[in-house]
Amino acid sequence: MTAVGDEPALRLDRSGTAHAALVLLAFGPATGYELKQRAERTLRFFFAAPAMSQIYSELQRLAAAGLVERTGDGYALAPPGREALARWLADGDLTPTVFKSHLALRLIVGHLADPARLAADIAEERARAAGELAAVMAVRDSLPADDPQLGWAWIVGNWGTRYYGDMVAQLDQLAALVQRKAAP
Amino acid sequence: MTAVGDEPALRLDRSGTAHAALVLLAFGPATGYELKQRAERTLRFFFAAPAMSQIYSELQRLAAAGLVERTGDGYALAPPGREALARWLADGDLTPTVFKSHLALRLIVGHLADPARLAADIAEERARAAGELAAVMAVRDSLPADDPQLGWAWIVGNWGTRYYGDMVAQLDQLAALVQRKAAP
DNA sequence: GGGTCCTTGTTCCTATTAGGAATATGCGCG
DNA sequence: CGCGCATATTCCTAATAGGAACAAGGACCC
Repeated sequence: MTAVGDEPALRLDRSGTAHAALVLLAFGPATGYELKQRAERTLRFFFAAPAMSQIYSELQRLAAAGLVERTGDGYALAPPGREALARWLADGDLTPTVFKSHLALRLIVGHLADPARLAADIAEERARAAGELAAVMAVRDSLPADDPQLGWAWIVGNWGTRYYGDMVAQLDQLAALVQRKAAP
Repeated sequence: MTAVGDEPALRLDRSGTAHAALVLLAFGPATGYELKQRAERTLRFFFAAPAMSQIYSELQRLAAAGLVERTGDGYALAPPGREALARWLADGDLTPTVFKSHLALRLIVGHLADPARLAADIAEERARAAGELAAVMAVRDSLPADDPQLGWAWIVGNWGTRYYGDMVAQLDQLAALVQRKAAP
């Protein structure tokens, strides 16, 4: 990438993808592809899945920085990576949550839109949320709640179950309000 | 930007910032700065505010494409922009919502973290959510619920109030579970 | 026994986005 | 006058999204 000695310090601190990769590798070594699958199954509910391609370049960056190491066919967390992860957990700023709803963007200018179309948009979003709810619930229920390690994943899955459940309820309420507004 | 005749077709379809700018301009002309303020006051709850600088370059791109026009000191939606907005509302795909929680990322590897620090992270997130709740509720309550135009903004504000309210409740539940896990 | 499709696995490219530093300008206030 | 603050904009760099392209190997179907 760059010559040894002038790497740009690897701004690990502000790279969501780097943290996501380290977290995923904390569950064991994997190839880039497997990592992507892992993210797709679990992380995507809480942390918009990094683009497939990004994983690979991120792994290379992390490998160049010595945080991960190649193991035969894949990558594994190296001791400095484990430390970096621990440091991030202990000292790192908590980056604010990002929520970005294109549905909300549309609703704000609802007066410019066809009410039926808005209803369909809400229905689409509700279907998506319901799908995520089912998926995250299945993940949670496949996890051992009392396991010292995976128990944490269970807790997150439980949060996700509630988050997407609440989201479905919110969208139902939204649909009702919009219907009332559109056809009084 | 590029010579007339070979602009890259302005991928309006997949630029969140462009849509956000058009939506904000739908409420009246503004300078880039005012637009940023507008976003900061209202849009940021549902649509992670585009970086300040982006607004300006986005406005220039939109102006180059003829969707907005300069008016004295600021910008206003031009007729083609109004049409583009209407087309987006009528035909555009609904881009999926993105939710990205660094807190969840940390919790997943909770076994590597200090329980007290995790509790503090949850508290920080709760405080943020509570702040957003108060802010979005204030915005909602400042809006006329029955206005044909601003009523839509009220609906979105109402959704936001419920969303952040639910989020606070979720984080409280999360805190309880984490406490139970950390100190059984 | 070859053809085609699916999965695994990776690389590469471009446009978009985040985030902040730097640069002005005008206005109030002690 | 000089200091700080809000307004207003530009510019730069790194990070991210999102695919297209490439390639190897196995499954299945005729």
